Amino acid sequence: MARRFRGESHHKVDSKGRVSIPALFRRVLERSDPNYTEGLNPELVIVYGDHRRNYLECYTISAIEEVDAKIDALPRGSMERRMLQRLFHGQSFPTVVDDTGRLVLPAKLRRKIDLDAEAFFIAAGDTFQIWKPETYETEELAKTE
Amino acid sequence: MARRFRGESHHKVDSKGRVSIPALFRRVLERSDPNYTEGLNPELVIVYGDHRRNYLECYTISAIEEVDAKIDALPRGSMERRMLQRLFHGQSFPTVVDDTGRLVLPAKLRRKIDLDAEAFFIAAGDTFQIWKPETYETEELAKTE
DNA sequence: TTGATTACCATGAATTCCCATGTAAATAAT
DNA sequence: ATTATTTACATGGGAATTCATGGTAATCAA
Repeated sequence: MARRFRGESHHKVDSKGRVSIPALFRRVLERSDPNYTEGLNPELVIVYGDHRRNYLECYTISAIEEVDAKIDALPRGSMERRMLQRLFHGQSFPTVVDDTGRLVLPAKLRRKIDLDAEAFFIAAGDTFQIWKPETYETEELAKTE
Repeated sequence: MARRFRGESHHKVDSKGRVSIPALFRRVLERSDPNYTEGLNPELVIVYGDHRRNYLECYTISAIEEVDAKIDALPRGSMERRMLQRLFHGQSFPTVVDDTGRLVLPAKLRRKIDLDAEAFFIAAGDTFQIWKPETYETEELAKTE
């Protein structure tokens, strides 16, 4: 069934950086983690990118494996490969969903997108994004007008 | 979170050349060292290369064994084999992670990449690199932006 | 013996683990 | 249908553990 995220919602971020992942997104993360089985917690990779990106992009295991495969296919030492490696291998953070369905965003990642008490989750095909609500409103809505 | 490094971070280098290895990298080193068991410290190989290379490239045991196997497959006496042997066998330094999760970089290696108080670690597929922060910024970021 | 390398111990901050609670959603019972 | 009962979700708190980092004593090599 669906390996595709759908929907959007807001969630509290506590002082430790814990945020609930939308329940429907959790189902997709589970289905798209080849190592997942009932009772276990799915893994995922958060790509945060360089200073120009102001949101976090979350990849399922199978989605990130596709990306890795593409990178591996590029010639060693090519500029394209280096750039993709830096983004997907360097500027990313592998993690797992916790027992209560939350994600723990380290201070570094929160600071990067200036996240404080609340986070906005929005589906984007086979990944989903985490935004500071205010940023999303100004940046994205302005863009679509 | 298999045998692939992911992430980047800065760490202090003290007067003895000790640097903490990012905790997540340590997990990968452990999983990729066939001799590793709970309580032991994983081994790794640092390839520093010739004067043109200004960063250190760190290989897990299984990664370096793959490289060795490829070298062994090349015809004895071929130029390619000689060059790879010089790089991977000659210009490299085998070591182990210490009890507190640190690496000790000998003065020679620190001097080679002009490392002083701080080191920048970045994942690059099945290896990770150690840079002097300033070098990385000028050399890498300028290039790809 | 002297400078360097290695082994051991120490500590604050960050992170993980485990348990708790209110509320909404789903299912069962009358 | 209406109420009672269970289950899933979102969120919070404190204890226990891991990390990053620093210092000192013991060991080594020249």
